[in-house]
Amino acid sequence: MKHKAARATINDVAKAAKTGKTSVSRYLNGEHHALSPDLKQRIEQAIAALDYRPNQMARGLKRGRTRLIGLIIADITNPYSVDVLCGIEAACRARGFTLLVCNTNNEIDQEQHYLQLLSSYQVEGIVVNAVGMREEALNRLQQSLLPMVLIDRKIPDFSCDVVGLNNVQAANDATEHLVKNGYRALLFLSEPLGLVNTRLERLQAFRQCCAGHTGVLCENAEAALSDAAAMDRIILDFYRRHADRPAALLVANGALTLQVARAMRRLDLDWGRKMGLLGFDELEWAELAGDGITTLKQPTWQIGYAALERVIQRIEGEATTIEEQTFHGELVVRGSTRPLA
Amino acid sequence: MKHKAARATINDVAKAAKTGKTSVSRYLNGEHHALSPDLKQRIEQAIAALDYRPNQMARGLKRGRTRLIGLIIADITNPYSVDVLCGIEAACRARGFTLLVCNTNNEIDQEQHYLQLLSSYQVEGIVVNAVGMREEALNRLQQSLLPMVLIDRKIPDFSCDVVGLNNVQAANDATEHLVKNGYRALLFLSEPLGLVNTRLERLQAFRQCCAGHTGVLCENAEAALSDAAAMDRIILDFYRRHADRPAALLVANGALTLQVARAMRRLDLDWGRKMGLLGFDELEWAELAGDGITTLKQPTWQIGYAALERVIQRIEGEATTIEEQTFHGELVVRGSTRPLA
DNA sequence: CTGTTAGCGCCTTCAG
DNA sequence: CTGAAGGCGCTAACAG
Repeated sequence: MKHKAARATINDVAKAAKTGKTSVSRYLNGEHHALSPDLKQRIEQAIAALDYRPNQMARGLKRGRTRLIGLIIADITNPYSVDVLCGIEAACRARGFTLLVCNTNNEIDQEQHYLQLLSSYQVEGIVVNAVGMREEALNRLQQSLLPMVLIDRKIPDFSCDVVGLNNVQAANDATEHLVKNGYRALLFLSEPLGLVNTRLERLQAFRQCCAGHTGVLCENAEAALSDAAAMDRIILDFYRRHADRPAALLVANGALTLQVARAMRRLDLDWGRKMGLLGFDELEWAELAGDGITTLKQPTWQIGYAALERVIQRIEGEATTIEEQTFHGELVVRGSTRPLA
Repeated sequence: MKHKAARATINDVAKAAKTGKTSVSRYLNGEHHALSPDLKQRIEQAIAALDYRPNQMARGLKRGRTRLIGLIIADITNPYSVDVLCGIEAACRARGFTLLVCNTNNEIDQEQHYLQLLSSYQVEGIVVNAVGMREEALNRLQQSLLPMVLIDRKIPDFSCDVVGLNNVQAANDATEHLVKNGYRALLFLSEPLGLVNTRLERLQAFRQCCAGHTGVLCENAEAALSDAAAMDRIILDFYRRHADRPAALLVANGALTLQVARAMRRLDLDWGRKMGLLGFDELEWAELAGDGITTLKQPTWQIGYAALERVIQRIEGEATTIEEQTFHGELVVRGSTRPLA
């Protein structure tokens, strides 16, 4: 049996209420002041009786506004992205929008595909959660004429609103913490820097902070998430070269922290005992790994919420200038950066 | 400046190609056999020049099929759910559907709301990922007349296709593993059983398996995710009462395993050393916590994929009988259930 | 206060 | 092979 469903239309309701569809439409749109109590009553009943619900497609077609917002996520597997999503969703709910979520799975072509898809569904705006996104993919976004807000990362040569972390403050706090607790050799570990502004900003703040302290050695290295061998090499090498002083790792994001922790496991370099470890992004399991891993927690939910509000501003035409909005991160101290003697 | 966008319509294309919109429509729908090469060429160019893309709203309105599928998730924060989502998404892509994701955040009212929303957007089918969903919420689903498939959990007194884990096999494998490795007092720990079939089935298989072994003590307990104090009490009590023999915990799902691990931390009951621990659902950090946590991994992606295929069958009218489709789980052995002397 | 009418962008007969 | 006309469900003038 095929599902025919044959849902009731505004016409059915009008007929059942013995009136025209205009009045029904008025009722639906809250123009109650223009309806007699009697008519209102009849319409109400008809709607209930037929279990009628307006067809949003038709509505959107007519009004030219769908109240749909698209979200493009590079990797929905990333807890950071999920938290952001929750914030966006809450904002959508509060503002009467519906969210269309698209996960590109970090496949470059998917993004283009989804962009077209979203626009063909007449979304009114788009949020791009660029965390984990490849650069090539990001660059293709520029074509879109829709109101758009980026999360976390900027696109070189493309002005667009961005909502993200205050990288300078965050990297500074993290570095200061390590120095304060006695670490004297620091390695900033990130995925390949490329032109990714978040990585660059964090690295620069890290260096600047180091420069302010004498006797602290600073280095940085790049490692791909999937290259376990390289990771082992980098970490072990760093550890050996600084056997004479307390060494610590500052890892640029949560996904990488997971891999780094695995590597340290393999190398038998217990965090907090043989080497310090501090990672950007909070991890739900942070307290369970060894004596805990110190993290720099981002206000992810707020970031998502703010991003959506910004898109809406653009949709409403209230946003005139391109803006970058940043939030403060918070250090969550655990065993992996315990103070040294 | 308001975004007007004023996207090109089929009319614009027709005009630009010096033809009627019928031909353009034909072109769009792949009826190439009915178009002269010359006309085809012109249309192609016009489309490219105007960057035209058909309005899916209008299309859906006309044809009565939107190629939209709704997904209702109770808690998108749950990694299990995210993996399932990925499977569903892949299937959507493969079959030409678009996914509308709704996260109810485990708020009971949200579900009703989203159900209405989805149906007003004329989705052709719905997948409900019931993992973590409250019972009250599930029961309200029954009203929907749309093709619907449940994931993980059945609804009492409501026949509906279900895709999930083979709970009996899984619970059996897990229990056998614990017994084989020398544990002689087992506690099956779940959230309140209620009428949740997954919990009940797992528990029953656990008991049955225990019954097949002499000298193995079996118990079960229920604990809410958020009640840390109760959790501590239950675990500590169990541990003390069986100080004389190797004891182990079998935890019914991943979210609970996280809380249990925290509790064991608090109580200083190292898993794998003082007490065994085995949890349903794979965890990305499982190997990093202590000497690792043994898990029973579900083929989540496949479950999602299969669920979507089933919805499509229903949409196409190919599904006649109500069916339950189950997948096998796989034991991933780690340090928390190490063999005892 | 209420109903009639004309499309929104597209697909689908039905005639050329 | 091609185009004109009608209508999907709804809203927004415009008349009563």
